[in-house]
Amino acid sequence: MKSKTSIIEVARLAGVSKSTVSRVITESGGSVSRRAQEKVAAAIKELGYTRNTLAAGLRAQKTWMVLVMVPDIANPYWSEIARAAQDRLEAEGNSVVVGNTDWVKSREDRYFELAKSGRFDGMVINSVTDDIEAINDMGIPVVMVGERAESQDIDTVGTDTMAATRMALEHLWARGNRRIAIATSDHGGERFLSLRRRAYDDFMKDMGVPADSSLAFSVKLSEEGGRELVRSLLALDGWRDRIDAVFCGNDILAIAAINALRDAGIVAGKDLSLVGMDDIPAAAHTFPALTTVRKPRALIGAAAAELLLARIRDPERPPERRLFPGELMVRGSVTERHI
Amino acid sequence: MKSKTSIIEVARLAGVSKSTVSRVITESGGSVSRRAQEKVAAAIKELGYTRNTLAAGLRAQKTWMVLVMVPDIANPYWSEIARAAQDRLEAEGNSVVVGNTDWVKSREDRYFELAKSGRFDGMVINSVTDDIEAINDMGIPVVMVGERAESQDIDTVGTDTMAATRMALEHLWARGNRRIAIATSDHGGERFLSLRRRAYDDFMKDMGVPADSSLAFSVKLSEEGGRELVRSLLALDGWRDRIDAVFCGNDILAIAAINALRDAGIVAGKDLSLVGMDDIPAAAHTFPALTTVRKPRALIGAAAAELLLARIRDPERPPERRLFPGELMVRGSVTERHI
DNA sequence: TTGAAAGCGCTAACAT
DNA sequence: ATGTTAGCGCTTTCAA
Repeated sequence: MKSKTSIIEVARLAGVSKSTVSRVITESGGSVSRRAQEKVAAAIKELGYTRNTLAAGLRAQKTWMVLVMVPDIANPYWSEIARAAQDRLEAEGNSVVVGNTDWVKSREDRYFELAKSGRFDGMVINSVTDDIEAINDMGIPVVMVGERAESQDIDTVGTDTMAATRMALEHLWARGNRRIAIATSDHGGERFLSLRRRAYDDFMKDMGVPADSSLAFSVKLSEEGGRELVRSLLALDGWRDRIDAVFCGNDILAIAAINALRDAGIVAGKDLSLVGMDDIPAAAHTFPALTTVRKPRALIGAAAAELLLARIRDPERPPERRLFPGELMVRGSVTERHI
Repeated sequence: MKSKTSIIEVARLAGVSKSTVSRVITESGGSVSRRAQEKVAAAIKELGYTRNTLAAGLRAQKTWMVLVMVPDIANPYWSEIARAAQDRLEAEGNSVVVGNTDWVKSREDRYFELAKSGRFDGMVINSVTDDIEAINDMGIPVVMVGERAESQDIDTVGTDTMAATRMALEHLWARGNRRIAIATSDHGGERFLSLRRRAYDDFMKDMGVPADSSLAFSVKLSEEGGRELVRSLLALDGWRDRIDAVFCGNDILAIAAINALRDAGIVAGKDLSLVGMDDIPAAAHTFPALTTVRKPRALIGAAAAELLLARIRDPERPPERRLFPGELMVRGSVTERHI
């Protein structure tokens, strides 16, 4: 089944030494006579030879392979980032493969081991653990996708979550929504909710709205969280007078809320304004379609690739940090209120 | 940056030969004295040594790495298959990475090259080209995910599309829908529409409904296709009397149709029944939620892994073909008609 | 321009 | 139980 043709058989058939063959198949190949070149090319073709880049890399300490490690490959957010990074990286001659950790540390460790044992020239990662030491320990160029404040010694790219949140809140406000609630998580899986919450607090203060912590719902950023939000909302005394809009920490939450509200006879975009965050594909297909803030996945992926390439080129360059603004996607879930 | 500790420095520090070190770091390691074992372990720890599995593989002709190559990583259908395969494969000690071709041949070729140059022990793939020769040429175990009739010499796993289609049609029929149309593509990107169409024709015949080709809409399996379907439908003379349900080739199409219908004042699940195929995430979030046939992605991924493992174990085993039935997801887009 | 030889880091057959 | 010696397939001095 396996063909196993090696440089040496090519050499034999071409009637040259393996060094010569090596020279012709290498980019930087030393000088080879035209004649030898041709003979080798012919032999390669006849034998259907393919260079074992692994063995080549063993010597050259190179793999021409880059790993993009994401926590959830089934989430379009991550897969699109991966794809964008891939474009850029491949253009530079690397092959890219993606690793999926499913948020579990042991899987992340597995990929880290692969890296340590020299399988990749670099990685673009979103780490489950954010164990900076483990990351540096791999000894290869790494770019992080996310928004950790801590990792100042590692190249980072991400969305400016606070700005994105503010963007959503401003939209709500501009449409006349004044009694704005927030639903987000403040612990667990999602690391940056505190940023969302902070942006919310800042915004309300800037608008001169007195703080009202009963308008800050703490729920999981999941479908269940969306249903829970609606339950809590309905249970709130006189909520109709106190809330006319809610900023949801992400789209999953927001979409589940839209549906739960409908079940309760409340229609989003009419009785209550809702905005989400992320712009997942389903956001465009709900009814009403969800107004949300899109994270610039393509930009993020491309920038990550860019930084990685730069670091591979020069391991000593100072770490860089690139945050991109979100993009408001205006759809149908925000009410226009005339005040 | 890179630590570059090799077996030889470990040996030196431990005061043993490198073979001994090799023995302790290998699974199948030969016999090593307790004392040597300890000394080596200590040295490894002190040096922070990590085994270069690449070099190890060079000798063992093994990489312990498997590639899952999919055409669109951002499509949950593929990413979930990949993830399911990953579970099974990792349990067997392999690392899995996923390759994304984005339906472009040159990317597929790139992965094929990697495979040829010995980077993976096997692959689970959905090929863009289905170039059987190129696939065999890689000389490593491959399992195809899809439903090609041709590739009988390669292990294959997929969904039984005809059975799945029939399942949807039977559901429509059972709910009293008698005038059933079909919207699917009959050329281009999607290869198996003919199976859907064939299943449709068979079913109608079995039910004793005379064939009516004007009820077979040929559109792309895309959002645009969904809008086009609705345009064609509305343009059809007296369509309300001739059609009470439409089977859509996939969910994207069906969801776009639901929305286009609503724009025309027609509500799916009431005025017209609609079923989709695939069960993409958005299908559960539309209004009405889409009744559709779910492809058993987890089963497919796991089965693919299983077959691959089996073939790696025994390259000579006869090729196997596993097709799984779909699962009907009853939601709100099919009308109950009393007849 | 070309070949011989020495590795890259590791494993495995063969001695001891 | 352990060391010695050959490689795995390729690149890269070093001579010629």
